[in-house]
Amino acid sequence: MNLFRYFQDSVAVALGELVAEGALPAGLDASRIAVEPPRDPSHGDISTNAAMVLSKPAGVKPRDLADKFAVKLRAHPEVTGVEVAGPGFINLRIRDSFWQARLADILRAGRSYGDSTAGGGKPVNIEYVSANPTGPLHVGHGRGAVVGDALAGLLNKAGFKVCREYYINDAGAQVDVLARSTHLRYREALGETVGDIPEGYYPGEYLKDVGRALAERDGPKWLGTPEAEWLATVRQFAIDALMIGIKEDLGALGIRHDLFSSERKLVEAGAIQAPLEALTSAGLIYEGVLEPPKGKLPDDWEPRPQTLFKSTEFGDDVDRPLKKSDGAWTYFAADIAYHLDKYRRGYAEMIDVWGADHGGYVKRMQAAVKALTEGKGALDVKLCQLVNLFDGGVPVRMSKRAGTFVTLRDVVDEVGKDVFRFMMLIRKNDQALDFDFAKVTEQSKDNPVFYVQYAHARATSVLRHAAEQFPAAELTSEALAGAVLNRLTDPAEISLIKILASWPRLVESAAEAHEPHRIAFYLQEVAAGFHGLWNKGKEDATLRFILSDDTEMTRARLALVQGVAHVIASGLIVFGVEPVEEMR
RNA sequence: GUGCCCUUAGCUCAGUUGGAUAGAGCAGCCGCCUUCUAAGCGGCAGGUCACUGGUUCGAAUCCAGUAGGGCACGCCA
Repeated sequence: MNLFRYFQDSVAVALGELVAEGALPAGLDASRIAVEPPRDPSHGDISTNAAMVLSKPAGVKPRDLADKFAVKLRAHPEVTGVEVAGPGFINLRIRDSFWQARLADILRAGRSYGDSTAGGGKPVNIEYVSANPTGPLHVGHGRGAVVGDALAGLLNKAGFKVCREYYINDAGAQVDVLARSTHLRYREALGETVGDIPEGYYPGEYLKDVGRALAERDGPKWLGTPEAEWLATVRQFAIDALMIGIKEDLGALGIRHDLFSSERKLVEAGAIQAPLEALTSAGLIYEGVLEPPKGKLPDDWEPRPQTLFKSTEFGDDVDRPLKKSDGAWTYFAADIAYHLDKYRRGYAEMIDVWGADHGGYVKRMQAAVKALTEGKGALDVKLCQLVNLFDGGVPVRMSKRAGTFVTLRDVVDEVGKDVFRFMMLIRKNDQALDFDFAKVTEQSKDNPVFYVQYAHARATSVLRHAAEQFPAAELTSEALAGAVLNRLTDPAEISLIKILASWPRLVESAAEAHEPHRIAFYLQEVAAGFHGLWNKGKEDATLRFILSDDTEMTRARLALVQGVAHVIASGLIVFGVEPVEEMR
């Protein structure tokens, strides 16, 4: 239950009554009415701008209108107080029993609390990672992987039907380079001395294994033969081998895509033709010559006629080429076909997670999606900024050449998948992120992963202790839902329940905004509320969760503790992070 | 030169899609452990939301411009 929706309905009912009574004209636009928590909790539990939004079209002063609403809302059974404040805000105070009932909701729902039907089962495609199969994943890929995966988890919780997809760029020049580099290592594996890896080849050590595996499978078959004979075979062999490695790296992070789509297969199946024809008949493709780029001119720039897509008609800055000068399709052309393919598979809503260095590519891709789907398809692109690695405050310098390149796997093996995942979600995706090996493994409040995990562990620990002390009491989540929850009256207890009860709304708004990081901040808020409450028991023994002489109160408090554990677990699960029961 | 992103407390960052007196954490200062895990908690102090205009009941948020930082800029992906 999103309780703000619940009260939004109450406001709508009040509006209807006022209209029926002739106090307000009919046909007012209610869409801008917001029902939300006030920024300042001292203003109440629920706040609405209804009077201010309706004031002008209704021709009534906002404060006067608010007073009319206040009369109606005061009659609401859950409302204990209504105040009109400031320019015309209507603030509601909700009775404790309402919040206590929400805690019971949480206990009955367990970790699925916050599951929403807001998405209505609508299919959403999230394409993330999609790293070129030319080497192991690095930390930047890891951020995109986690952001994409958490977003998928979030949308899934919000009621969308999510497809997690990986686009394999296995066509194009870079995989030919991969094939040649692998062939070199293959020759090396068969006893040749290759010396330094020449320019234009991938130097990575990881290709030695691939070359050796190829030598084991095919023997000397590809020695001394012209490139044209072995290129395709070696290429596919290397791509397959590297994709296995990439999937292992992702697996270590707990990420499994539903679908891997191959660019090469798409191109070979002739999928590029259809969208191009559609664009051509729409008059969006032409042969033309682009203006030279302003500013620094590339050395070899010369005007050339090209096949161009009129992306400027859809908000792009310049039209974009679809064919290279040798007649081959550009990556963009294949990507157009790929996005149309996703759309045809039923995904009108698409999300791509890219590195920030692809920022210049967003507009043209969105232009293409708009053009090909007649505006019915929507593409959102989440750009992930850099991850800066530190160790104890000292930047970790990375150089492929010096062999100090840090792979995603290195980091995950060092700090664990849960720490890595949480840390990747602690910043907005378009914000650069510092990752300090020393800090993220530290067990202190400075470390948000620890802080949140500890709250969950502490909650489950309290429940364990209680089970020992009250062997006869029914302490399952379902049983605690039936505890005498109106004994929870301490302001700190009620305020913690209010935080927990805002989880469904947070899920919906974070999902709508495609912003999983909001969950990280929310979980820290829950953890802080819980740690604070726990500590009150230190100062005032009557506020402890476990009171050996009062089973009824203990059960009510344990209900709250269990609720905290459920909500934290629910959030961590969206992130793909395991809620721990004990800190080790 | 153009486009996109960013600029909020000493530092790192949130800011619920335009709401009320702009919030956390760290660092600083002051307190709190014979106790359910102190691996923690409470309090104080800290602000020209880069700057200038505009839009309106109301702007950190939207628009225009200025300054600074990052990324990208035909046949790479």
